[in-house]
Amino acid sequence: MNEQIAQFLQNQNFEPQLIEELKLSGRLKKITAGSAVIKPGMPTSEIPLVISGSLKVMRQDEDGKEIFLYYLEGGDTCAMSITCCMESKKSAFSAIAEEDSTLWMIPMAMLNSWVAKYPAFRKFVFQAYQNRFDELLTAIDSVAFMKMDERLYKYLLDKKQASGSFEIKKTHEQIARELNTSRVVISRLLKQLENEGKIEQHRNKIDIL
Amino acid sequence: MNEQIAQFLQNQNFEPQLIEELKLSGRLKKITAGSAVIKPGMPTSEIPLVISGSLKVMRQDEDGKEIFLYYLEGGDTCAMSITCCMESKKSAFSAIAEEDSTLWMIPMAMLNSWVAKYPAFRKFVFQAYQNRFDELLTAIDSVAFMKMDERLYKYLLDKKQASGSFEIKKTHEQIARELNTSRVVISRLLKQLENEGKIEQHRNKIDIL
DNA sequence: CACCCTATGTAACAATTGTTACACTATTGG
DNA sequence: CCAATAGTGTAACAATTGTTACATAGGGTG
Repeated sequence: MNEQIAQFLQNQNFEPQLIEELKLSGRLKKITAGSAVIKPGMPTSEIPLVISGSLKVMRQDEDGKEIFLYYLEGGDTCAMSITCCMESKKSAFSAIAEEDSTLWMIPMAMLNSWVAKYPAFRKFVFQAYQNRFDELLTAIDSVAFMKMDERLYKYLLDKKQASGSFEIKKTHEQIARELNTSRVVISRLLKQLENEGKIEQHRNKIDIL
Repeated sequence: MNEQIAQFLQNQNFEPQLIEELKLSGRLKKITAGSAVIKPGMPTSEIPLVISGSLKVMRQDEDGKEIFLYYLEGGDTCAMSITCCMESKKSAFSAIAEEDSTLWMIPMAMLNSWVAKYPAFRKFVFQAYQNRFDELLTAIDSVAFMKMDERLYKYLLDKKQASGSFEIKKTHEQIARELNTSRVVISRLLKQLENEGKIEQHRNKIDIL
């Protein structure tokens, strides 16, 4: 049992007894940047609670195409895992650590009773749904209403926001994958953004100005 | 208090006491095809439970562009209303009756306690979230991964499914609005689908073959 | 240093989608 | 019946996005 976790749970306004239960039945999971917490088709019986770091949530279709949905950061939890677990359906999305992250995995089996028993936990779960819903809608806005150059710029700004850094360490190829387009298109539009003075490019790295 | 409602509540596997509460604190709302149950920016303190008919849920952006998300049909409820109400935020989506529909409006205020008190209601709410989440993801798949001709055909099939009819009574203009494109594009692609023998066109009406 | 692999730049072209303009037809209301 | 309006068909063109192909540059390794 980690001090960081204990501290984290204190900060969530959870009932003391709930905190005890969370401590007892959860387990720590450290995950290194780039590896997956949830993979498509991988059934899971635990719900990840993000203590530190961040997870990148992506949707994928049958033929391997994928698209970035949103980031989960400290204090977030994965609403899709919840619904997924409840139906024990296979997930059509993945959650990948963007940076080294610490998770507190809580068993799905407890969820139902905690929601009934602890108002603070109920609030937490509903809040999570609300946030994820909003983020999904924002993702829809991007693909439905915006052109690729706007989507790209928004993507960069989101990434800056999530990482708290002006430097984005990704290749054009990686960005293209997350926006479901091709590398050439991204290179073209990044060059355009650079000409507009919005970014500065380096190898494997983009600076947001 | 309507016989249809009573019947409906019986069929949901709700606890008898919950059914009583739902009957007592809800109210009937009949709505004619084309009118809105929820409009963007309209705050609401009630959650609609669809008894019969169907609601079309659309997302809109700031400059009036919009896109179809999914249908709510008998037995469904609007998860976005729930989260929306809980945060008493303005809704960035609308729900419009596709056909004459009957709703049972339940006060948001009761939700929290019912979720705590009635396992069946808890299940119902989580199930609603799960379904809406899935539908949002499906909507994302459409706009993110499919070309307009596929999206259009999928749209027609969804509509057929939701209405239970092979006839779709919509103009090209209306369809264009729901897919966030232009009338000319829809006319072009519908003609294409007709040539492929997938549909048959008439004025104000399309037959799915 | 030579070699290799990855990342980026760029041109040329194709496919898709969006826009404008106008013709024609069906329906409606006087 | 006539005029007005709404719905559809179609062509021509523009803008955006996708694809292919190849050049160049940076960084690491033997």
